[in-house]
Amino acid sequence: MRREVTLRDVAELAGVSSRTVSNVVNGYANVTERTRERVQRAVDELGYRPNVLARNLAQGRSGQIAVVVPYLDTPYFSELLQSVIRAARVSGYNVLIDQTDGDPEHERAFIAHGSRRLLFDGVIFSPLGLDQQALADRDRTLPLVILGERASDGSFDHVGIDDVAASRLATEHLIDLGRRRIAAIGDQPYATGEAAQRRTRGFREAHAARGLTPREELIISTPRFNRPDGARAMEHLLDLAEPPDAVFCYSDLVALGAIRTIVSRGLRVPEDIAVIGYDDIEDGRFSNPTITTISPDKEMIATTAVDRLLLRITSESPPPGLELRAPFKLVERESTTGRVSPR
Amino acid sequence: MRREVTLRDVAELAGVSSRTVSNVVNGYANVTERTRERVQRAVDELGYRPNVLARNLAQGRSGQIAVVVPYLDTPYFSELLQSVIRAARVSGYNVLIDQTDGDPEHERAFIAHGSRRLLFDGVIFSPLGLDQQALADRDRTLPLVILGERASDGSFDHVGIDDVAASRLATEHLIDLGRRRIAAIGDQPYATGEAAQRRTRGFREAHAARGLTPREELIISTPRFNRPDGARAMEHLLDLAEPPDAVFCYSDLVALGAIRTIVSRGLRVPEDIAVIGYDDIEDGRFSNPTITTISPDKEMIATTAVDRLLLRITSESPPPGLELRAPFKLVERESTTGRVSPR
DNA sequence: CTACGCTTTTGCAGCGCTGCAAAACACAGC
DNA sequence: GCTGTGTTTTGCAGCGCTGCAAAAGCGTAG
Repeated sequence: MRREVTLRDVAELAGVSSRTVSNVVNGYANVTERTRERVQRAVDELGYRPNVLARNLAQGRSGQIAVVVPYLDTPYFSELLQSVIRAARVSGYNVLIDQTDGDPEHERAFIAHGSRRLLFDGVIFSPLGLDQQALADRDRTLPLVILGERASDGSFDHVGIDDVAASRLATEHLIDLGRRRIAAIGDQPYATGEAAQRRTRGFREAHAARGLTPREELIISTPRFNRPDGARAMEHLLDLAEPPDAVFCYSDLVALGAIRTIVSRGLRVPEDIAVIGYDDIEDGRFSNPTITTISPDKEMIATTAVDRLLLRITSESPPPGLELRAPFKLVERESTTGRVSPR
Repeated sequence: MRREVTLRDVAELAGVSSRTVSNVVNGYANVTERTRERVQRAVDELGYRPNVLARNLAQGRSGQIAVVVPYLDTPYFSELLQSVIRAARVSGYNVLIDQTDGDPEHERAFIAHGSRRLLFDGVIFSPLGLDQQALADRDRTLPLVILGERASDGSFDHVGIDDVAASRLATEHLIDLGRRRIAAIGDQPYATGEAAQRRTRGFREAHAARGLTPREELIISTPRFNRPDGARAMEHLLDLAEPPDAVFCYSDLVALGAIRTIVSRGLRVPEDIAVIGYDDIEDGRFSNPTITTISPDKEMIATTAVDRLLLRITSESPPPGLELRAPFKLVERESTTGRVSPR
């Protein structure tokens, strides 16, 4: 394999210094048109391509951002990632992906001072079990944007929707349909993450706002927000003496699992039990029945996260850590209204 | 921000040369226990972390592999990616992800000689529209493993299941259930990729093997293998004078879309129309009904792809390009048998 | 003609590590 | 004590680029 073409080779051919070639390649301002043309010709003739590794070392940055999610195969995350990758590419950044399987140790390692530092210039992080201690111990020189779980302590940005308000909206929707025995699937009272608790709070607030009291035995905890957990929780609910007539699921996957259980027991959604989900993943638009859900603006979450992270990376003094709220809306589909709805 | 600790700093403290520190850090053999200990102590005391960028430049490799998929939010790919990331991490490689949106130009750019070369040491590529020309023009110094579409020309490895045999098995399953008007959704007769054609071939072979002739008007082409395409194709089929009594869908997503259409027209699956899918994604294990499907061994596909790629990266002379076949099996669920089946 | 300020180009050091080959050391045998 | 062999350590160059500061060029004013 013959040696790669370097800046020096181009410089020699063009009869200028290698620094000038660098200036041309990087589009710096102060280069005369004549020089630029001459260099460009040499670049083209030799087929020169900058060596990214060398540039990285010289600049002390990698041009990469890492995105860390618990599970890559969760549709919510893969849909989000898709937008993150697009947004990053627009700014010339590559995206390195890692999944933690929700393992707190792994999560902690990722933002601690680590050997992988410098491999990425910043991190967009969607933690599950990250506790305050891990956040406090983290590498503070590493630009960080957190999605979902943790409120900002001022040293990083947090992007997400207002979970309490969204959950309240979802629950009120069920109440307003006339349902009175409403279950909630997905609480995690002992988790270090906060998203589940915020949803439960919204669930309670909705009841309070309508002068109702939620039944505690209908609030079901699950380890994760996936289909099997939703299916299991629903089985438990159906085995109660007085099963619910509606369920607020903390993710669409949970809703899909719950619906599966309901249907396989010969009950109907929404006639017997209305179900509402959270996330608005594509599955819910094609399932039987289609799922009413809270739809966060994922595109905005992704672009906001990337923009803030790049700002953090490029700015001299670290900008203040912000709480950034993306909009969300309630999308009514068959699983609560029974009406066939447009996708 | 204070300067990072370098090899030289450690060397100074330990009273050895920086090269020796490097040897210790990298676990080379010929270092006496005494020296190793002394150096290790210095490393710990200073909290030294190797600078990945510098190492990359010196070694001329990045320790990263790129995985290129058409759509990240397609469950088949995200499930596969999950396994690829795990397998790569075991060998100390990071995974850079890119999605092409199926754009042939983007796909071509990725394997052509490019400025991003050196950012990754090899590529695992799942192309959609890559043609022979693009493959021929590619950067041949870039280790490459292709998933799915393209058979190997000997200069790269190809990992996948036997699509013809799998499709034949799927179709025979429908025939053996007594169905005679069997449709196929997902053909792409003019695509540059080969997967769709191979599935259609298996579909035809199954008919031939049973002494039947497939009805051409029941073989439906779709631009992609997703839910909306499946739903649309099914609408077309139901509008025919003689609709099918079974459908072989070229992906589970297509099957989900098709089932959605069937159910929303008031028909039943499988009583009126049996549906079989392809890929065995989690959605199909929780949908209503659950989906009978061809289940490729994704874990094996992922680990095989990573192993072969790393072999290609590390070996002196390029190994021969192989055709590697992963096993698959037929998983019977409700959408064809009507029986409630274990997950 | 010289001085001055501005634009363009250059030279060099150095980012922090590893490859290579030579040097130093250790030990055994004569 | 000296030689030879094998092990351990070292020094240096260099990966290919960019930051920095100095040098060169260039035009205008005095």
